[in-house]
Amino acid sequence: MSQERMVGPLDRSIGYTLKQAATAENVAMDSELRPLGLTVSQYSCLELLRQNPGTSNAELARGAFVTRQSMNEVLRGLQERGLVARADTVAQGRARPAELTPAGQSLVVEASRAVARVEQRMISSLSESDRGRLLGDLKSLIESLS
Amino acid sequence: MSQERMVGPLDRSIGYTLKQAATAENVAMDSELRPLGLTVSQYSCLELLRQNPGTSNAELARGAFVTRQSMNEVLRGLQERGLVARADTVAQGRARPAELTPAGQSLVVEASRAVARVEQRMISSLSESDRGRLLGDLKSLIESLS
DNA sequence: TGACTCATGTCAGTATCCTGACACATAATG
DNA sequence: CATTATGTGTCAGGATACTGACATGAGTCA
Repeated sequence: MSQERMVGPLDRSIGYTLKQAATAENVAMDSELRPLGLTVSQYSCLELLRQNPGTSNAELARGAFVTRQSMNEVLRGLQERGLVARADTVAQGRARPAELTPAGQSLVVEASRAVARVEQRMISSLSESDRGRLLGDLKSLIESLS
Repeated sequence: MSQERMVGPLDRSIGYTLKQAATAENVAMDSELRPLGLTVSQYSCLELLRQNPGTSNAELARGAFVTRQSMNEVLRGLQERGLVARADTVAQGRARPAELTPAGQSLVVEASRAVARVEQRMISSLSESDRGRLLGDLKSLIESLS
């Protein structure tokens, strides 16, 4: 008779703790990126372009887990600052590939180092095998929700 | 000579995968809560009040990982909908304790069941020991960043 | 060919969350 | 007692991300 389970104590909940961890990561990244004049979203865009030059706006949006509209605005801001270049005409299709300018390239290197330090600090208390296992568990969560 | 490490491939990055998992969780929760007329933030507020009646706005904000200002707005919306009640005068101090109304109580029960189903689905592929270990690892990440 | 589907880019409007600022209440400290 | 520090509630403004909508280009299929 409607005896369905509800959410239990939050400090025992993986979902709640997952959100807490993601928030902590976001705060830590923000405090490192702010001095470089970048938001987390802007950095995400630049990092994706660093690792995969020529990515389109829609692909960047998926990679940063935001909508096309949001990424479009991010991309436009970076373009106005001369960090990213997009071809205004394209030979095939509708997607316009984006690339880093030299200025964007050197800035993302700085930012990427700062973020790498955050990640190293974040996982500093885990062993190498812990890290591999944790990565796999997180991917399991994602897979189960998809 | 500035040989500092940058962020590696994203599918090997715990930080990136953590964000991806948190986003997937948020999307799944949103799609379950939307039919009940609740946003994730509104649900978070109600769930915190369900598990800890009489919590103040500032405490709720910390528990939901948002600012006092944001939570204040959430709380006001819930109050206007008759789901939450706050004493307008208080005997001691400045904090005004909030509580669920009967309507809020029955709605949060529905919402909490829906969210519990999401969490069960999310962790369905992990064993009991996996879950305990994952929870500990996530807490380690948080602790290392604090 | 023409209709349909799908992915993309973009505009407009809205919702949500943030930072900055100020006032009030309490406790600690000189 | 006065001052300071800390925690709280709230107002104002701005930044960011979202939903909805529309047009464009490419592929599919009757």
